[in-house]
Amino acid sequence: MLAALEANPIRFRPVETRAEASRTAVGPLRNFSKDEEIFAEGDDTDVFYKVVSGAVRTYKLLSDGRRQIDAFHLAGEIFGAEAGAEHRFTAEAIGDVSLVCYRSRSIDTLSYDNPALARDVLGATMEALARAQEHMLLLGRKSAVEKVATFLLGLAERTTSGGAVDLPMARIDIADHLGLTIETVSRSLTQLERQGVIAVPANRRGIVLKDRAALRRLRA
Amino acid sequence: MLAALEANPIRFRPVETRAEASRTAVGPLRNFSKDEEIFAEGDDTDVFYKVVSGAVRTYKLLSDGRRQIDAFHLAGEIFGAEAGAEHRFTAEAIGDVSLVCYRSRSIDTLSYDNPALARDVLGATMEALARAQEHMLLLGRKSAVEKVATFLLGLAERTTSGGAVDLPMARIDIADHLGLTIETVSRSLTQLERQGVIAVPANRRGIVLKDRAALRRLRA
DNA sequence: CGCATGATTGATGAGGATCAAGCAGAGTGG
DNA sequence: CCACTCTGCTTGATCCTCATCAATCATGCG
Repeated sequence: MLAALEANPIRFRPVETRAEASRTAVGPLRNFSKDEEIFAEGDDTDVFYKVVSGAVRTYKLLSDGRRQIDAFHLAGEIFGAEAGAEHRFTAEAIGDVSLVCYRSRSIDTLSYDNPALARDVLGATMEALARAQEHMLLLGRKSAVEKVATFLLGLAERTTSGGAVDLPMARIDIADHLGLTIETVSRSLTQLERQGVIAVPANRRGIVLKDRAALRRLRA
Repeated sequence: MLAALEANPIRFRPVETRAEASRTAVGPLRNFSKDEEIFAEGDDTDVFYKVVSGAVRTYKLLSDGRRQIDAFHLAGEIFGAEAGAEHRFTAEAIGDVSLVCYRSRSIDTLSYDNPALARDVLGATMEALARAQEHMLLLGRKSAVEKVATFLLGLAERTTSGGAVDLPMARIDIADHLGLTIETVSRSLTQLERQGVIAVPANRRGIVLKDRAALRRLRA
């Protein structure tokens, strides 16, 4: 699906500004460290990205600081390709992250210039839209436990892991993704653990899915 | 933006089944009456649509009947163009509706076949994604009154009306779009009316925006 | 070890859901 | 033209889920 993107990363440019000093650019890769901003709402959409390793969050803010994380982007996933001239959300590294970046052309010319890339961007955009629609159902109509169960299963499917799912993001990120508070996320996890559906290791940074069938039932 | 679509409507096919008898197809147009299903979740994505007149709702259901309307589609807007082989949501006519339909090809071939159409579909998809992201912020993080204020302003902008905004959809549709109940939608409208920000005519099927600045402030 | 940070747990409260009437407009039929 | 009814909307009373406020606990780090 995304093969064409491999052929078109933008050329490496030397690091110049202080703000970029922490990024180690190797070839076309750019590295970001924990909580570093990749782009902000309002920035030019001159570049979009594919995650090589690590995880990225994209979010929007209300004026009073309320935050909605619309998606987490894991290895292999594209983000930042948008219709307008300005990004409509902010992207930050969740931990240390490596990205490939692509020069983003106007969609008016892209289709003629490079149909293979256009196809990949269209595919990625449609995939993102499908996820967004699924997530609206979650945000608008699911209970707290249903939200958390859905989130865990979705993450497990995307990382194709066995029983153990890595949680690269903090509770506050999960909360702001699911439209909850950290306390409610924590209580929901505790409840699932007490029901024997999951297990949470001591460092709290992962989840073991003990009973996927039960989780699927709880997902609604 | 959508000019290329005009060039590619699918050919008219005679109405055949009883289920389709109520539709009067004139040239490439298809007409649907109130609450009629246009396509269902799981149907083949062989055709997508543009609204000529009327309004369409697209939604998803949970197994127990909870519904989330992900979008309303008004005149001029495209819906039903998706990545997979099956529609991921259901589309219904809100009132009487006229649609143009387009044969939907695989996105793999679309980019090469017809770059202009590919560009339009990509543009429409990115636009839908941007709206979905904005809507996730609403669903996850806004209060009831903020949701209703945002909805009214958004509708007013899209229909480029003066003070009066037509509400083609019922309260239950608004509720299922905003992640609320009809009662809460009604109470929020009443509250806005008491504050002098809007007025609701006797037939309840429209809204007069009396004070847009106040609405914008309430939108958060 | 002591501190900082993030997670969990507990107590309380508020916003919105639910349950239950009541109301008004638009049709319908007499 | 006027009851009568149906449907959708509004309003009121109560309940419940989740937010908020407040400790407490655990982990990791200097």
